[in-house]
Amino acid sequence: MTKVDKRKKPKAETSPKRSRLLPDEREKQIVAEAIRFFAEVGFDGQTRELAKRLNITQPLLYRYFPTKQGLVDRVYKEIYLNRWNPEWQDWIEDRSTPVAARLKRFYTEYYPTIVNHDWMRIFFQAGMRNVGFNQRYLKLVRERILLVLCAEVRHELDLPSVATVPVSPAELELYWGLHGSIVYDGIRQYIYGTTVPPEPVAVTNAKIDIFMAGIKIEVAKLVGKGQK
Amino acid sequence: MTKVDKRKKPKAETSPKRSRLLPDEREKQIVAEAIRFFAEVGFDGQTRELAKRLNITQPLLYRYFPTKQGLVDRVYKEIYLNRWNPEWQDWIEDRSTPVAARLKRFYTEYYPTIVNHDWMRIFFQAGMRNVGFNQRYLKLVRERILLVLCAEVRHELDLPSVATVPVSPAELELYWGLHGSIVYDGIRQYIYGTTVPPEPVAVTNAKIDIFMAGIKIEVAKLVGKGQK
DNA sequence: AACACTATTTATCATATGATAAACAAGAAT
DNA sequence: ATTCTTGTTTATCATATGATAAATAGTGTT
Repeated sequence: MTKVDKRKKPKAETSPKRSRLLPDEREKQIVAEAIRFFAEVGFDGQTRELAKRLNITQPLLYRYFPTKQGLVDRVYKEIYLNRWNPEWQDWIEDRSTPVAARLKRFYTEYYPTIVNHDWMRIFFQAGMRNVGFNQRYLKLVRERILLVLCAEVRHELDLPSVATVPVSPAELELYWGLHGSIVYDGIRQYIYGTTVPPEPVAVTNAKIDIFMAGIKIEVAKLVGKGQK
Repeated sequence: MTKVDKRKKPKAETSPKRSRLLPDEREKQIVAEAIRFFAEVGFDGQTRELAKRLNITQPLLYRYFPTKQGLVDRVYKEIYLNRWNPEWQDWIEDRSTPVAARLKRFYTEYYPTIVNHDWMRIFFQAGMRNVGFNQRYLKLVRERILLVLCAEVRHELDLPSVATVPVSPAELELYWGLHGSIVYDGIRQYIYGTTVPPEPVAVTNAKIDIFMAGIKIEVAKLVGKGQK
């Protein structure tokens, strides 16, 4: 048995291995791919498979993250931070235009922020585990968007202010209904795997119009038509 | 080292083991617990943990199901079949009452059917894997409920029939919006883990009222006010 | 009471998978 | 060119986990 030495010219062989990136760069690369990877296969995806996609070896991941959970946590953070625009609340409160127009402006930017493969699937992966991640995010939506919206609708309709007549859970639920009617699109697309709706902006705007037409009647019922 | 024999009276010990059920009964028991278990921890939950909850040993599962995947498939089936009431479509088509009333009747029964811990979580677990399960279910909702609803709304508003002016994707999306605004409740509760809305029936009915008030305007825009 | 049938358990295997230690090598400093 | 630093790989471990085979025991039959 002659042992042929196959490794005479490691440079000329088909091995573009050992890329040796700067730590910062490599770390970012790992996180970016981890988001896509875990979004696709779930957090039970294997570190070996992730490494393969990155063209690195599996132990290298542990040079950058102490444990797999550490990497997962980093993925959460990346999605959770970096993607909330603090101006959104200001847009809702901007009384220079009607509430409907403000909503359209908001959802035109918000929709693509969250209705996309990675965001949706990571968010639901998080929900299937019992992390407080989702609760924290929904709290943001409730306090910075929906409760603000309640107040603005009351104002626009000349109804009692939220200070006078506090927002009841039932009233708030109606606004969650609006929100749900819009983001449910993303769930259908990226969780259920159905085909995309055409013209998301136009459809979303129509949903907003439907909501605004109906909320006038319903919120008046809930709040009473007392003077402002 | 004295080896004390601890197993003199196996009967009198604390072992209520070996329950020996009839196969049918045991199988049902396994499926029922598997639904709860997989709903809670996901389909990556371990067979040993499931067995522990059932107070049986792990290999016994393999007497009743050939593989873990076989058990998972059974769980899908159990949720998918048994829980769709074929009468729902008839309810939507029942022209003896206004569309709004029909919708309220439908969602009063549909809501608790799907907005519960097991259904919601199993359905989303399925979505995170790439099974056609969800697509099949949504097809049911689209064809048996929403498209029927489109036709009924057209009729009630004296607009051109769906035969004359076909339902456009954009028009259908609005009905998905209604559906989403209602079932989003379940997602918030059981996937995101937020607190439940009070009075789900009243809130759902209000959402239906909002939708019906707004859809009149929007659907007329889309369809045109041509004669019936 | 002895036997047969089979539901259930015990013991075990093979592989998958997160994690670690040591060897290797690319680029900078001398 | 030699040495040093450290990013990267190779080799390996420990445990988890789906699955199987054989032993055990509950229940009905004769």
